[in-house]
Amino acid sequence: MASDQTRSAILAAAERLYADRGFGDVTLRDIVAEANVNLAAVNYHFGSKDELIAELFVTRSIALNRERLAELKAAEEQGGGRPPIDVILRALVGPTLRGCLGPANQRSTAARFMIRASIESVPPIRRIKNREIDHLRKFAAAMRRALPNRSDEEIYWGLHFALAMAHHTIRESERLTKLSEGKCDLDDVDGIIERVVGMAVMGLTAGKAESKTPAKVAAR
Amino acid sequence: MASDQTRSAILAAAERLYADRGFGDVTLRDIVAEANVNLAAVNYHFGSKDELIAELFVTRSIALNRERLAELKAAEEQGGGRPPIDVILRALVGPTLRGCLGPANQRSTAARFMIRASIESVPPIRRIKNREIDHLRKFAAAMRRALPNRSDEEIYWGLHFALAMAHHTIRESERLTKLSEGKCDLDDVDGIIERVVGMAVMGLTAGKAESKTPAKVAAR
DNA sequence: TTGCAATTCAAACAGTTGTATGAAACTATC
DNA sequence: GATAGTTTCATACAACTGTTTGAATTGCAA
Repeated sequence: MASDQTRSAILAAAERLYADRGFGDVTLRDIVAEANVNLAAVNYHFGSKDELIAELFVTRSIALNRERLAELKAAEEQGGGRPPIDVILRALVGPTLRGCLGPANQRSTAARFMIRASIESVPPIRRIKNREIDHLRKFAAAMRRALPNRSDEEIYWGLHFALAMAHHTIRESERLTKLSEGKCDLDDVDGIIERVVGMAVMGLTAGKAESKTPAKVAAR
Repeated sequence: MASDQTRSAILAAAERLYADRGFGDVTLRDIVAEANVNLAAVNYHFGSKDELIAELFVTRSIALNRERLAELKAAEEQGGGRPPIDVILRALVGPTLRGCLGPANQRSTAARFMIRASIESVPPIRRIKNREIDHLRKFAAAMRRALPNRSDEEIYWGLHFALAMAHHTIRESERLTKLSEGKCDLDDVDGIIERVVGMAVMGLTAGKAESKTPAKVAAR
């Protein structure tokens, strides 16, 4: 056990490098150089490169799910167990968007790492990823309670599209800035969240007026 | 020059393998085995692995852009130069969705390769990708003409979200099927296209009724 | 201090990668 | 049918990968 210093230095360096450059071209030698530890330390502390990645992903995955669920639970408690749809969706996409966008200096390495993991499907992560399904189902259930008149199919498409807009905005933020010549403000995270949530709510509630809190149209 | 047989065998094999397994873990030896040619043939005909990938991407990129623009032009000619917004968006996302979804046996290798290229950002492709911006600008211009009352910012966000939903649906189609326990029919490509287009149009036209063809709400 | 386990380290290992080489086989022209 | 140019082939190469090894060092208990 001892200090754990080396161990966590490796974890931090690996997460930073993976978040920045992707899994494809980050070698163990890159990681140990960044962490200022010996090459063999990785295999000593983690067994293998894959197990290092897996531990990183499991840790962050649990943390993200916890963050999302905490936001959902908080809303359920103060909303009498049935929070409106926009609050649910905000709990789903908010944590990731806040972690990955906004001023460059305060973006979270953890969130950026998770986005990498959701893009580059490397074997050790692929094996774990199935748990995410169960996590998403909890949000689908909450959405169903908020929109009892919608079919399951509509619920799932709404959930899917909300994640689509959030993730794509993170992945292609640079391109969107370039394309729009800066007219789309990628630093206004809250604005983006409202935009994504508003859009998803609109799709989910179109044609029916069932929610007490109607879709917030076109954020900001 | 001669037969070009080897050359195109390599291109076809490489495209198929990259589309299936991504750039990360496809080696030159995998490619030449699939193509039944000698290892040295790749460097002889293309110079390097990167140049092979680049040629593949340039070819397919041009083809996809041509397909999209052809659909747009066709609509412009029969629509008097100003086609409605949903037709424009259909021309943008239709080709890729049709190529990547639907019955597994008739998916296009080319389209799946392009999705891979849009996900895994490998150096030779990254260098070329800037051209895509110019291509997307043409669609932004058409959208502006269809929705003259919308700000540029709204136009770009609409374009961005349309691509987000299309690409994410392709990338995560398996997860969506699993999550929804088959309730979301990923084989109904036209239905999906209408869903994506309908959603984007809704976001773009919310609050204002300016288009002759209002958003088709909730596809199918 | 002595002893023992945990940790670090430099070095080497075996495997795989993209690329280069030079001879062999082919193709077409004269 | 000899010749010149193109294409194929087996093989080798150098660089890089993750992993292992065994000795050195450290930290701590007796």
